[in-house]
Amino acid sequence: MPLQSSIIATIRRIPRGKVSTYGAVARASGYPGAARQVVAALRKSVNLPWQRVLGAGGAIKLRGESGFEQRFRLEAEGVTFRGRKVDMKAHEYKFPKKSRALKKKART
DNA sequence: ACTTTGACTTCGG
DNA sequence: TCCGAAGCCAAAG
Repeated sequence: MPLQSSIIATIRRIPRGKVSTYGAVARASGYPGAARQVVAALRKSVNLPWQRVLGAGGAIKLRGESGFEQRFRLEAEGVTFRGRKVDMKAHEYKFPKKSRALKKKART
């Protein structure tokens, strides 16, 4: 699965009222350290719950109007903030780690 | 093939 | 808590 597609699929799994971070999404997609590619995917794709993806520690990394909009949208979903950051303790979404149940034998 | 570009992250001071 | 430097990775130009 192409990196960008995996990332997008991962982001779509974040439930309403929950949030995650760039780094976490990258890891959950199988590409630790690819936080910046998460950004690239978010920018190119449309119709994603982009407001649920934050920076490390729950910080909004968007500047200007976009930042306000993101915060507004999150609050509308019931997400609470601690100062400038999202209250991760209460809203961070943990992706299921390794669901290995369906391992099918790949043939070359 | 090389350089630039990001809504990043982590570590020190 | 804030700031800068260094590390990180893939897509675009």
